[in-house]
Amino acid sequence: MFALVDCNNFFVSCERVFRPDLEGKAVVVLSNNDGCVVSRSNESKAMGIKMGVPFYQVKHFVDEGKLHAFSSNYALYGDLSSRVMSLLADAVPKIEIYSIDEAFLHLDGIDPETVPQLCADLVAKIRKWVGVPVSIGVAPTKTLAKIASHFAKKYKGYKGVCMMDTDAKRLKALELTPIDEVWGIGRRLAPKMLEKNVRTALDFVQRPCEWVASNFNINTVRTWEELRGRVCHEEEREERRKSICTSRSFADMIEDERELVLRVSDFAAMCAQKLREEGSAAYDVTTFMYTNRFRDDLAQYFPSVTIRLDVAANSAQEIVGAALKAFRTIFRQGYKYKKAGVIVSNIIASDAIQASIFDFDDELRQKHDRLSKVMDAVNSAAEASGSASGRSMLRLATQRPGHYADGIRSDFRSRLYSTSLDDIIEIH
DNA sequence: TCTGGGGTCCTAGGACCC
DNA sequence: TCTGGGGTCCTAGGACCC
Repeated sequence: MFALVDCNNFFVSCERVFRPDLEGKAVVVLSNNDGCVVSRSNESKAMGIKMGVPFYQVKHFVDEGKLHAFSSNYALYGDLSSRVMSLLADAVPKIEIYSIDEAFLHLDGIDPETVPQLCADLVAKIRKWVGVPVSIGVAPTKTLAKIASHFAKKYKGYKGVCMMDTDAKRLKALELTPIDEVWGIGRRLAPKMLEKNVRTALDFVQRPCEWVASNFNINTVRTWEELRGRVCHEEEREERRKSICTSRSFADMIEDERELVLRVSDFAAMCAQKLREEGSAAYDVTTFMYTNRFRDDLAQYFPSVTIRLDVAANSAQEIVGAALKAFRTIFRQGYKYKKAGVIVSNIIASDAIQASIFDFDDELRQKHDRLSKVMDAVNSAAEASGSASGRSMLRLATQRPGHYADGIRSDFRSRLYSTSLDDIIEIH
């Protein structure tokens, strides 16, 4: 059996931990630049506010005092997430962290009789110790556990825990689950299903396997198997990410080449830092830029180019150098850029870096590595001391002065309640 | 006026090889 | 005029997830 633990309305719930006065009120959390709604309390869902709507379309609710909006505060959410995950990890032999607000628990080796109490205890403990409400679904496969967790969240009677431990319960749940709510059936496949008269998960599992295979692909067949109780999604994902992307939309459009160089340098340096944090190095560095796709009246340009390094790298100097080299080949004057980013891919473990026989700069690379270690040590000490600019206190001269978040709109940002010493002291 | 950011996997088709 | 068969690897695009 698997359990899926899902934090309810996670970002909103994190904000409410420090603003208990907002319990029971309509609250939303916004994406970067205060662009879109990305988390909603039950009350704001009930008002008809949809996931992903542009904030300006619902801002009038805020002005009318009917809605409370927060800019996103990822330092806060990341910190509370790791607290939730550590409580889960203490409770069972094996967990798989699936996203910032979800984890699968492997329940093999745990007496099935004790599982309902174990889950109920976890719900209570996480609520009491971290302050966040969670729902838990238990079922024979991960796809079914997802469905069970929806029930746990939707119906108060479950008190946060839904056990799908008999075939009768499984079939009942499938009958009540619209096909578009199934994990693995997305916005493209759902209309295709409806076209073929498949409205619920039960309709779907009643079709023959051959029908699924000939109309859809292997992933959809796996979903079908999982809904019937056969495990297809068992193994954990690999530890090492296969690509790392750092990108941002700008509060205003940028035309100036020098200004874009500073942004791209920042993004590349952040990618390099993330690589070093997980002991990785990358061969490929991609730089991309977007003009504003919502502005039909402006010329559009979405270039992207990838540079392959001879030797996999993770130092800021090398990643930034490659990103800027890529940038120079695609930058064109005369466009108004709204977004840019850097992707590093073709990733290996940094202790497995192979020297190239054409590499005449080995000594230079070793210097870069030593300098990176010093920069990381200084920056992490600065961050630990609670400095807001800690992570970027030491940086390359091509990067922007100031804070990483400068130039990103966040008018409704909460405090760094749990991670910044300055904020903690001030709040107290 | 204002519209996010970060990932994974599969597949079809082309390049290339024998 | 005639023009095989089979394999691998890579990439871009499309689907999915949070």
